[in-house]
Amino acid sequence: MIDPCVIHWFRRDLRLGDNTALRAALQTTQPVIPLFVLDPVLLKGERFSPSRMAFLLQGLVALDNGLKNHGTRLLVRLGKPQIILHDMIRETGASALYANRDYTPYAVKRDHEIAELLGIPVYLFDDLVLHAPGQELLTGSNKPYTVFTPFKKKWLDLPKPDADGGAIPGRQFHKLDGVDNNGIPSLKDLKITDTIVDLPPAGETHAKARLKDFTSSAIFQYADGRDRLIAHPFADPAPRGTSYLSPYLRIGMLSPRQAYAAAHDALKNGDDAEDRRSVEIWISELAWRDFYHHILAYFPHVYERSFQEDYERVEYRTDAEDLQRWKDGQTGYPVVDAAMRQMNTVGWMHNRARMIVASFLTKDLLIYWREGEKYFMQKLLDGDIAANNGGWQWSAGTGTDAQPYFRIFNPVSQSRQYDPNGDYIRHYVPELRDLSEKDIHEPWKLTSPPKNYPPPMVDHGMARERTLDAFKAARKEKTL
DNA sequence: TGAAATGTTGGGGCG
DNA sequence: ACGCCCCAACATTTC
Repeated sequence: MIDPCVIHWFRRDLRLGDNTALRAALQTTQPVIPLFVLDPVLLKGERFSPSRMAFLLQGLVALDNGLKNHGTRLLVRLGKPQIILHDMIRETGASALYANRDYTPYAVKRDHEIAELLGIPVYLFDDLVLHAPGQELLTGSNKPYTVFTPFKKKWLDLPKPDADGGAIPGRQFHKLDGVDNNGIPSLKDLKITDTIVDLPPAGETHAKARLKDFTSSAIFQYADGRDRLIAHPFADPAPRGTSYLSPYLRIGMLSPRQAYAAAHDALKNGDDAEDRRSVEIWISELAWRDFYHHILAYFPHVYERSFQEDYERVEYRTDAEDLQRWKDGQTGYPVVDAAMRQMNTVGWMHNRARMIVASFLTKDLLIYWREGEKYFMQKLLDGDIAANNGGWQWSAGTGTDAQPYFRIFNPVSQSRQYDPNGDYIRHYVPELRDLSEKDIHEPWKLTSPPKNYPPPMVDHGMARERTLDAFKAARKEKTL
């Protein structure tokens, strides 16, 4: 028996609360089929991350549990979405498809094909960012912004969409009786190995708890806290520092509207101007997130090459061994190695550390930024094409708003500045655990350095000159 | 959301 | 007392 119904297709919006497309689907008052499609494309490729997939699967479990309270289950199917959706419509008689937009080139193309193919209305909603690419956020001359500061100014001026309270109307979900449900696969089912051991707790309940925790205290020290390298940002209770909300935002266990609303409330609760400044800085991180989604949407070439295409001429080095040492956290620069080992073991890296290791790969080793960009995607729970690409190109000096190419981080001064007592290093580089805060940032200067830790793989002074020369040469070539 | 090189200033040691 | 030098601290320029 086929009843009228609609489908909500979950993609990177794994939550029931404040979900724009889901809310619209429920408002039809027709039973809603909650669907997730595990596209084989998601399970391979050079940006595939076993750990991120593991986190996603746990997110599906959490979502499924949430749906049980509404008298249904999450419908999971494995296969190409075009085919799955086509079959679903035939099986269930669904009369419309609801989903939240994704702005990556792959997703836009896929969704366009699907809209052409299905023969039922496909309703797509802006949900992933606070202000979607489109009319409302363009420059005076109706062009996309390519510089963050004016983008942010405009972004702040626009009224922010509200988050709904998260209430789901009654039992309006489809019961799924007689509909085949593959259920949520295990990692073993998918033959996925090499995932990190300790994932953060998945699901919107945990995401909201962390948001509440962060925006009730640590957010007020964010101005300084965000730059202090901390080994355990995900401990419970959360130490001061970063919010560690990125994995939740990445897969939509939390919406940016929920994040913004909580920060906006915090703005009212701050004790003084300094508190409010911290909150504003955190809010601007949400603007960065939107900004890079816009950049990828408007300038899809950044996915393949430098935003500033002149820098494609730089003669980068291709040294597989050097690249591998960077990946493994064996560069001989303690803060770089600590950061890489943090990412390798917990699937997350402090943002300050991301800048340090990105500078090291692109400037000290002079390796093309895409190598680092790919590796981050393989390891990060929050790995997102748009934000990660933007961050890498910013560090490499090839992107929008980029720091000039000659801004080269000194790994030792960064280390002294942001890990002054060396605890971040000690936590992830146990070989150096016993060194003093004076020695730990450059152990090679000791008369007898630890034998189980490598000497620096490259001399920073030499590397700096080499990179300046390479970038200068690329610029010179342009003027000829 | 840089760091190094170079320039300037001013306090203090010293003949 | 004075000029000279050194050098730290800060500012500016350069990459």
